[in-house]
Amino acid sequence: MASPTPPHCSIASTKPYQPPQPQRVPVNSSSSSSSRNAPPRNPSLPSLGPDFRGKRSTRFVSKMHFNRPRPAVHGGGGGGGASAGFNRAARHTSAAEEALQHVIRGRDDDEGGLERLLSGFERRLSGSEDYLFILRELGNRGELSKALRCFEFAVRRERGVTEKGKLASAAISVLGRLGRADLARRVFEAARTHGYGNTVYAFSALISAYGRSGMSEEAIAVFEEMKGAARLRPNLVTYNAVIDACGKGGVGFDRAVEMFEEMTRDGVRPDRITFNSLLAVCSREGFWEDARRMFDEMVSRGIDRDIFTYNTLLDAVCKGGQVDLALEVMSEMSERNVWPNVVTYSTVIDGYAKAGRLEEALSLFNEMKQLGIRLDRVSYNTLISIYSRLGRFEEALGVVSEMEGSGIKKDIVTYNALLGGYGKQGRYDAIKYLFEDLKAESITPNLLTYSTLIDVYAKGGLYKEAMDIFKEFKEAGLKADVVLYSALIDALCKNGLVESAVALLDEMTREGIQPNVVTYNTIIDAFGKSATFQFQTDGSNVADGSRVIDEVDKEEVRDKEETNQVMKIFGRLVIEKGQPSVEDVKRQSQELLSILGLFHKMHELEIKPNVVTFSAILNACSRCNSFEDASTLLEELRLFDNQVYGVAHGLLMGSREKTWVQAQALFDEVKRMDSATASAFYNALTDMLWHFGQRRGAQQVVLEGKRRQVWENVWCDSCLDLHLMSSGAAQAMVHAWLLEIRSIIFEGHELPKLMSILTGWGKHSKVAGDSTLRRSIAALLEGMGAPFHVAKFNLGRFVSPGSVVTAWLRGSGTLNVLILRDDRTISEREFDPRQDMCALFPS
DNA sequence: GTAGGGTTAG
Repeated sequence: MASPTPPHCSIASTKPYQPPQPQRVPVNSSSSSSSRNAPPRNPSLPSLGPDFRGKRSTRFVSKMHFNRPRPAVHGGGGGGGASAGFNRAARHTSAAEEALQHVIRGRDDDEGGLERLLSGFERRLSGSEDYLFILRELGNRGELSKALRCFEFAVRRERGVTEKGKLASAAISVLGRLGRADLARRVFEAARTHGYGNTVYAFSALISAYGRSGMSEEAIAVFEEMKGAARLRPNLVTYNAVIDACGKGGVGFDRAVEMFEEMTRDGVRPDRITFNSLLAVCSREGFWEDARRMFDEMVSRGIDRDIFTYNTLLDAVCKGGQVDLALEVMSEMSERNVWPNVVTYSTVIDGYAKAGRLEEALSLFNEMKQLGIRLDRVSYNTLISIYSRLGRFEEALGVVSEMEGSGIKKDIVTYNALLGGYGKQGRYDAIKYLFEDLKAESITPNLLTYSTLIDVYAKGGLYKEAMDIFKEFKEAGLKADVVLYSALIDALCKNGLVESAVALLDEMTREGIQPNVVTYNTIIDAFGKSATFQFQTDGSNVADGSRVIDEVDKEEVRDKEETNQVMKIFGRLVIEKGQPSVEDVKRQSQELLSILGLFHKMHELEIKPNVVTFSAILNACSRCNSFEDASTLLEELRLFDNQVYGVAHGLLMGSREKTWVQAQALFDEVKRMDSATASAFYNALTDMLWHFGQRRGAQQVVLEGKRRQVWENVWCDSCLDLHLMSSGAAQAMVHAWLLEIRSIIFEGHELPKLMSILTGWGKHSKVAGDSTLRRSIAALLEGMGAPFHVAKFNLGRFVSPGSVVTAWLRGSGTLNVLILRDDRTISEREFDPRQDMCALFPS
């Protein structure tokens, strides 16, 4: 039975389960007078649709820049000229700077030391400005406990309520910057109890503190409390803080816009920082077009754009995958005398790196160096990460030395980048060394370190190691997040334990950790892969395995239930590694039910699918044993996205002519993706068609992909490079290439001496060394009687002399072998895409 | 009260 067709049928339209979205751009929303220069409003702003426009990153508070020194507000150095008295710009005395130096040198654990020190300076220090200076500087240096003690000392000796209030706001702000919203709250409460905390400043500082910790709900609650119980009127800074908090906490664009509208109603005029924060919200959500409109709105309102504006806009543009546009923005800012700085460059460089354009990223580094912009901690780490990802470890380590030479010590980000790089290359020796080294340097591994290691070990099949790391992670008292769980789930999936993966998904949900689209995509993509492995419920015949089980049992007594679940599942994985399966078919139908349940959960939780979801569903179809199962999965695809469904279903049913217009529109959308994402989609679609006998259709898709440069440099007269293609895509491509070569011959040209077909040997495969592609191409060539054979010393290369290929292609039966046909073709007039396909295809 | 880096799916 066909379910009702949703009203919207284009890929850019709102998906069935999505609530209608309110207006997305705050401009023009309340009055028309302010919009005289505003760009014409586009009534069809891009929806928040899941598909190709939605952000691909799932991070909200991806980064918390705690402990980062704020830019100096007072000019010149802080060198306390002994006779200077007041530092005019800074409003603090030189005595304060002297005291600060002493406090910094003092030991952290010296009970009462700081208080004695400040007492000694007390007569020379001049009022709260000096204490504020010391407090803020301690904050800038990350001296949390000293800052707190300084605050307590100062607030005790201060008598004026206003002065005490200033100190409290500063302390709240400092604690917020250090990522301690909890302590900020305590200072805030104490200040209110003692009658000096009921100020707009204290409230604004606390809102900001929550914002920095990504706790936007708390920030909003404080904002409401301020207006309500505290009867205070938010000012510009308050509104800016709460808008910024909305963005940092990931409550989303709409909430930030609501705050903006409230601000306007309240008669508070937004300023540059308001817009900068709104831009940051766009950037985090990947709404680069909205960011651009916001930027234009600043222009029309006559609000200056500063380096923050440009850098945030650049970040939005890069996160939206428009790196080429980023370069335009960079030259525009220079024209307006806003000079790119180290943040500008690292933003754009990272954009290029994320788009896979690593060489261009590296050349931007050179440009930056030539401009005399010094690298800082972030840009060094970005550079190290790029070299690591490229596997260019010598250069990566060279940059590490350069960084240390310039006085910046390796931090956990440096190590994580290196661990990830070595991990991708399977360099477990280096990983082990690095992990010991970072501890020897007294650097504490964090959640990202553990996630990386677990992922690396699990992908490499080193389950014992993965388990040990997980144990250490639990012992460190860290809380798992969606990424770590997704890595664990992926490990299970990659080993065919889809049911266990689903169990772990439930487990994480019970733990209060929300799965995201990546988690779901992981499992969907694994559908049907379990055929290669099997559970062995009785592990007693595996000596090493029973030891692991014992360990797991001991854990059971003393550790939490959650840990146990994970350890149990992984314990089994250690034992069962690589047991071949017997009951594929039965398992698959069970799995199908699990996956269907998964789709329903996705709808329930309103998790937006993206293009990877679509590829995963298509890949799952390719692994279906029956056409019915595939059609069930495609039905789920239809509920997600009618356009993708329309194309996949149309081509599958053999309606090439009618479907092709729609397909072109779809491919235009896919073209906006980075090359890896785009090629994965083409690969998935082609594989599905190939698998179900639509070989001419598969070839049409593959040739379209080639035309659109989805796979770089696929073929020339002497060589066909298939190494980025899936098995179905590659096979369709072989046929197309040979036909092309054949026409060259029949035009009377001679072939090159040696003809090659490259498949690679599995280097690009997720499972190192897995050469499914090579095997399927070998079988294809043999099946069609093509004279290619495996090259000496290179397993991933098939070769044949040009003359031999010529002779074969001239053979009478060859053309017939080369031409592909579809199993199903439909008279285009009969074809109704909405009709249930099972009715059209009796199995 | 505002900007950039490290982890998960293909």
